[in-house]
Amino acid sequence: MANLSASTPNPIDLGFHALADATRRAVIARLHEGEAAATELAEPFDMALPTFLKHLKVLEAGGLITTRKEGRKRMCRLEREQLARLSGWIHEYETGWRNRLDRMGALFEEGNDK
Amino acid sequence: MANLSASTPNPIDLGFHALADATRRAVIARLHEGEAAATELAEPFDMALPTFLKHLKVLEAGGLITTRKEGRKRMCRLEREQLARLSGWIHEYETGWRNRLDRMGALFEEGNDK
DNA sequence: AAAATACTAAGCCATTTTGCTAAGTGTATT
DNA sequence: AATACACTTAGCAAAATGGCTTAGTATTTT
Repeated sequence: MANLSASTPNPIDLGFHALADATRRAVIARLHEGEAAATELAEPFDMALPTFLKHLKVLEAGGLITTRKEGRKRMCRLEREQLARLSGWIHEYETGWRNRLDRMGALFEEGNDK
Repeated sequence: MANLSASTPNPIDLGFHALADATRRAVIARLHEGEAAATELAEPFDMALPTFLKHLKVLEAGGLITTRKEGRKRMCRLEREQLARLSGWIHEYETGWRNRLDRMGALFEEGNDK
């Protein structure tokens, strides 16, 4: 029978993987307050800088942050769209409602009357 | 400075880790339809049974499913509370709104993470 | 120009994860 | 009683993860 699981990791895999670590979640919490440079983000953590920067790369691979170079700094910002995509995936199964059409209907109505 | 990241994996780590795999997410989608036995769940996947059962263990460790023995079958059911906890964590950072009262309310209800 | 800052790259190591197979246990079914 | 079914345990191996160090490069700052 067909293998339903993808062989290569997709954006959802990478996104949830990025969230599966307390250090990385703390970075997300920090970036909620606004952009920050890599070293600035690293400061609260008791780990070597290259180690920490790997965490940032995991977050970036997971689409949870984007980064850009600004002089010698690497600025990081939160990607809320990916957070929405991930919590959206969960939300699909979070309640006992199992009728997809019901859900879409509910979303439709909500969008309409407000 | 104090190391903010926990050394031992906590329920949130384990929960997100469990979600970071397409096979396991497919199991969750299937369990959304109702309880099922392990072998029944394994059927669509092109992998050895012991391998698949490890995925179930990861889901269980992540609090996303609970299982019980029923005769020779191991029945599995979805744990929606944990799904809610995880999507709740994300939701905290998903929007630009940073309402502290909302945040404190959420922390109060869920217990904390970091 | 020299020094300090902020990464960046490379490589090593231990542990965990994810797959396999082969063999064993407990529970129906025939 | 024998067989089939549904796991379960154990052990192996490749690959990924998360940590380290050491040694660069590029960009301010002094």
